[in-house]
Amino acid sequence: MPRNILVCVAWPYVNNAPHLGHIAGMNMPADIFARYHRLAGNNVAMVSGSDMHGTPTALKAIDEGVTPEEIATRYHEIWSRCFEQMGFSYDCYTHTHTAHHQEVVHDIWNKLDEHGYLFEASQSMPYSLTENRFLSDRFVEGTCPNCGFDGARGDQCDKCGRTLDPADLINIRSKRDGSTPEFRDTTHVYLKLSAFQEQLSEWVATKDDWRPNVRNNTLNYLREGLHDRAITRDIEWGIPIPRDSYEHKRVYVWFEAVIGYLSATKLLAKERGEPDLWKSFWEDPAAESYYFQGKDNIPFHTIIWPGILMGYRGLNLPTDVVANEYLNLGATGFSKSRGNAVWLPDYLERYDVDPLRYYLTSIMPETSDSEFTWAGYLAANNNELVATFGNFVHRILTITNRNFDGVVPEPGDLDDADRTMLAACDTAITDTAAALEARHFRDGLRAGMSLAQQGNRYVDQKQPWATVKQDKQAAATTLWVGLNIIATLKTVFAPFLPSSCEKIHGMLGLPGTIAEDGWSRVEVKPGTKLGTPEPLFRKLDDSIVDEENARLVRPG
RNA sequence: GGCGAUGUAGCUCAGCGGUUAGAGCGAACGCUUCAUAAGCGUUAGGUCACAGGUUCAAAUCCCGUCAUCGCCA
Repeated sequence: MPRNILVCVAWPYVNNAPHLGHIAGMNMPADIFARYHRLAGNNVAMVSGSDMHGTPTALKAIDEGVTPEEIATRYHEIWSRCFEQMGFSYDCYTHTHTAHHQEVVHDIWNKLDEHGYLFEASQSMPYSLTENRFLSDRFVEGTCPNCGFDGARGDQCDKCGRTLDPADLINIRSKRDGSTPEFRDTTHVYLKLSAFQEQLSEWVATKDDWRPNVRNNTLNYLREGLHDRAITRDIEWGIPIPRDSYEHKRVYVWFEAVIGYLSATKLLAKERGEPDLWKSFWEDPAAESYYFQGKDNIPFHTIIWPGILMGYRGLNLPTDVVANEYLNLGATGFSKSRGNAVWLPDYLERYDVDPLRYYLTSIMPETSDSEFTWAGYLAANNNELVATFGNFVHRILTITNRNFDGVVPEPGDLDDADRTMLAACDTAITDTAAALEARHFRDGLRAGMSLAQQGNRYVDQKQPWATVKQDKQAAATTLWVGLNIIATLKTVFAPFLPSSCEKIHGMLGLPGTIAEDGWSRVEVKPGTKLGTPEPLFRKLDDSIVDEENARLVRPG
């Protein structure tokens, strides 16, 4: 019985280009997970989109003299293109500045209102007289009343760590232009998050398979008691509010961005011409949903979004919130303040996709922050992908091609070594599946590489290149087993290295597509004509490490 | 300031109460030559962040300290 698996990927905030840190922790694991489940025969909807709204984009637009929509659209297109090139298999990748999304947000808003979870309250906020806008905490600074530091922000002083309110600042001024704001009252709509305290606590208590940081962070929030949160902002860029006298305010980005998971699923249903499709992911109690994102937005997915869903009623809560730590840019010359990073569009211009997918997965920050280094990338490509995996495939195919006219040979009787090897193939299929089901992506990848190593050992021991001269049948058996190892590798690596595995599929002369084979060990049939063997991965020169590091040191 | 996660071989990590602490990569040495000078084997390398404690027994549990990252205030 196929399962319904909703794969939700955090919505990137599009006011800059994507870099490797963005995709390592969420897009990669989500895509591997989605691809695995599709192969396993489950119904998958992998959804996300660009988060278009919010203050940073609005301000950047003012500074560049264009509309916020232009900025957001420009970056949305860049992100979309990169995701496509990376092979991220979204069923729907949309953005938040659409009539459809707005409709879904308003539906949620109205239901929450009906159910009594919204209320109004007013607060006093700094208002810029030069820009005619309210300034959020982060956009005012002044002298800290506690330590006298002059660069204290509206929410806290970086010098002494004291928490502040904008009203506490001495000589408060706009961070934008230095002008002095005045305090004005402003009314906002709040979400009564505190109402869900008990319900959320009970729900989280059942989630004993969540990663420790996700679970503990969430429990900590609940222990401290939930606060009601303002879900509107004084800003013109965003989703309009379905309420009178809120013409100059918009829905708070975080409130509406998480709703994107639902609106994107509904959009997918619409696009596929199956209007009720979304229900099988959101209303079927047996459906599962997995949310992939970085550690910084755990509470939005374990508290706020579930709270919204509880208030709306009738929609599934997250099965798991898979939060990864951060991927940092390693040692050589990295300077965060100068904005140096490995930008995805740059990478894609110069190198292949699968080696990056491989390396990022192998260092995925599952339990702690990890570091991307070009030396590590080079080593992973040359020593693991090329030498162990790619070369195994190539050597078997080449020997077969040369001695058996590129046709899968007929095996003779299998001996213990042959049977052990085939059993190892079955184990690799189940091990990888178990790792991915448990959302242990590095483990899953290792299971695949371990099979390639076993294959190399097996072939070394059997020496088909020698036996073919005296005992052609023995060589035939070995190569048949070898080709079956390749067929298995093609499956277990498919979620990680989709385009390489598609190539292998062709080189093995297998019918149909990888998708049709599913998550099972496909046996190669004697007599099948093989495709032309070609190297799967290209070896990179050591010099790229210095070249790339030099790029990082250069500012901008 | 509070909370959480992380700290184990040169690197990336596994182990999370019980024999001499493991894997992959890297290194050294040897074997091999079908293959993208690829493969295989052997060896070296660790006071398990630091300091206490509980236990017959701790990398593993408890307490404290330090470091890194994140969140909250």
